Amino acid sequence: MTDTTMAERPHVRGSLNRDRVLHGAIEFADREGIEPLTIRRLADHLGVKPMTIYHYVANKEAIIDGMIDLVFDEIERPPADDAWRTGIRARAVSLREVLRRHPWATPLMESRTNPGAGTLGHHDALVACWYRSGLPLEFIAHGLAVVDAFVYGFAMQEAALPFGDHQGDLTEAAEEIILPLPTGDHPHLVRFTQEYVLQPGYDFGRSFDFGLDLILDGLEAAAARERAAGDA
Amino acid sequence: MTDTTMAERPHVRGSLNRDRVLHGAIEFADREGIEPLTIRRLADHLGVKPMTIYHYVANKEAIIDGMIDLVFDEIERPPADDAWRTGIRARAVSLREVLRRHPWATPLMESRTNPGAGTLGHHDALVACWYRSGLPLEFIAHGLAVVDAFVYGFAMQEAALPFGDHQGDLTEAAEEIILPLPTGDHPHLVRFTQEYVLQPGYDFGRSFDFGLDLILDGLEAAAARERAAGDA
DNA sequence: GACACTACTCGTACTAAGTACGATGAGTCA
DNA sequence: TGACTCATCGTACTTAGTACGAGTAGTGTC
Repeated sequence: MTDTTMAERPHVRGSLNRDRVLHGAIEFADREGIEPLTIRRLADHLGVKPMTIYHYVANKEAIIDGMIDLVFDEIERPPADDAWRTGIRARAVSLREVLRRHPWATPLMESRTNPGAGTLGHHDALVACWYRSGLPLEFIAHGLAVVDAFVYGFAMQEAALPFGDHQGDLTEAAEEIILPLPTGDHPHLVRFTQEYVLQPGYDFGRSFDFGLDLILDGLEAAAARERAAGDA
Repeated sequence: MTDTTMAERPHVRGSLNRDRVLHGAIEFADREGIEPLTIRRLADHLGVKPMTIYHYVANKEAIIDGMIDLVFDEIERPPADDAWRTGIRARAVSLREVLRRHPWATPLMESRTNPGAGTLGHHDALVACWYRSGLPLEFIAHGLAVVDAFVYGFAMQEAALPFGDHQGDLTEAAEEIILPLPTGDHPHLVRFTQEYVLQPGYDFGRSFDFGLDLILDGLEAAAARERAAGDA
């Protein structure tokens, strides 16, 4: 057998760059998770030896920073001409979709201290949309905090659902974790699992639209009240 | 000098147990964060050699599981006799306080697959409170998801704030990260930072009560609407 | 009081991961 | 052709998790 396998042939010079490293890392993390992402495994994934990676990034932290910045860049930014509610809603939905594609990213999005262009640009566009709403500054701050808290928190819970977040897996997991508990303990948990979670059409994701609209309704109503009080 | 230092004297037999290991780990993580928590450092903290720890726990994962279970146990459970809104609110506030004491815990709370007695007991009491509300099952599911998403997401954002979450630190951080950006880029971000975040009385935490009550109001209103529609 | 038994503690050492340092070698241009 | 550059990699050091088994302090028994 001739050794023409990708893995065995030395890597072609010049075919790597910072962007390919970061995208390779994201691909790997999407498939395997962030914990198994090591320099050595990433090198394998890129068809390269470990130390080659350090030609393009300072260290592993810089890889994570870069990955998160690319993820922020995937999020749809609120367009400049929409009503605030439309823009904020579209961006929230997009954020949630992006976090579904990259579940490993959720806990990292807000905790990095080296924001890149993607991160900053995203936040700038978001704040801009809130400003255009004409709401009082304090409402803007509340709106920013509450919507993001909800979306990130929801994404965290979704990420915790066993794998595909589509039936089957969840059913098995629920049956394996909740149902075999010491009989009689946790009756409400067991009841809820049987009565609701294990029912045919169950879909955790439905609570997302419900919650998002509930929050946006609440913000709008509170803003209207505020405005009325100001006029009086 | 006689060697009477704690650190130098061998550890007194029998003074360690699983609980002390877990509480020691929590103390350490509260002070230093979860990443610096290593078996060796935990051993030092406990005045013991690394391998001693393995007499009480199977491995590091089991330590994390145990820590999270203890954290769940710190959360106030909704009392059985309150109105649902009171109970849910108190528990949400308590959850947020607990997550402020243990910021490292937030991303782990919902992602462990080996729940212990504290975790299960907490969730059972929570579900019980929702059941007592008499709301339709689907509302209960939405309520569970939305309130927790908000609280966990908010805690995540709070944890990301630089240290003490009390002035000073935040001011410095905002000035160091946001203000020195390439001039003219991100004008809205800079504006918001200067106009709001860097103002004297700024307190991110104020958005918590605002958001929580907004969500609870929304849930109550939606439930009332639902009930009215059912009666008709 | 001597001995054996148990439970706790620890020394040693192996594996995996991040990465410093400097060697190698492929292109490129004079 | 030879020198220079820079992408790639080999080697090796450090830190972390932890398997294995040796020591040892108490405890109970005769």
